Amino acid sequence: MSDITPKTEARAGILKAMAHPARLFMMEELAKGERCVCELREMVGTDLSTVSKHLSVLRNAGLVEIDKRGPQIFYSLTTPCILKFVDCIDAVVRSNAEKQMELVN
Amino acid sequence: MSDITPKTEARAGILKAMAHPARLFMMEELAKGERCVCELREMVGTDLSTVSKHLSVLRNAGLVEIDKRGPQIFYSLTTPCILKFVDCIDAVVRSNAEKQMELVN
DNA sequence: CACTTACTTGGCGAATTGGCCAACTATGCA
DNA sequence: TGCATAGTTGGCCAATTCGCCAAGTAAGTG
Repeated sequence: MSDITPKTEARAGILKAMAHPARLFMMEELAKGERCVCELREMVGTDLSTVSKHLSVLRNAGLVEIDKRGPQIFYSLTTPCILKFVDCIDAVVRSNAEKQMELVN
Repeated sequence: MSDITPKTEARAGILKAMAHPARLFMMEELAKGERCVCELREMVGTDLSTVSKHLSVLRNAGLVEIDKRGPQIFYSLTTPCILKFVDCIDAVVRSNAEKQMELVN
């Protein structure tokens, strides 16, 4: 017995897809414009196969889409507003950092 | 070598804390007002210890805070704006659902 | 004090995740 | 055709996550 709705589960699924440093970084980068996998690999610094798998997680979540052009595959955000809430997340991050400072002093 | 900043890692950490159906549900519920653990347990429907651990994940992320009153512990959101982006997440959820429909038809 | 209610913590097993390597597909070029 | 570049997929292993049960703490009540 649980009040958790399918809608909340779906939302959590989207969050889960974003909740990895490399994936969130790539989304932040894609917010600036489309990038091919090799560019992202360069910035993320892990194996190409790892980057590819992260991108397919984002794609399965419906957060990014692809455009094949020649030998390259360009990724872009489907829903750029998804990064708007970063401001509020940063408020939490800042507040956490301040609490840490208090502990130090 | 990686361009991923500590800031992005911190953001991803916050997202990770939210990225579980039970935890997101509890945050949505706390957005309506403070709740004690036993109320949340009732709604989530898992073991009390499981709920308690989920809440401590949210607390470690700085997303909720507690107020002990008598034998009960009331949880509330530290940063209610954190749920504002749900609108955009829902846009993704809706879009995904539409794609599913297309496949069915 | 004993006892109940409210909650947290430790520990354990099952399941998932994340990284790499190796192998594969696909496109473009000589 | 053969070869290089770009990317995906499968497999494996280490690490993490999630749920439950059991045991512990903390506050209120008789």
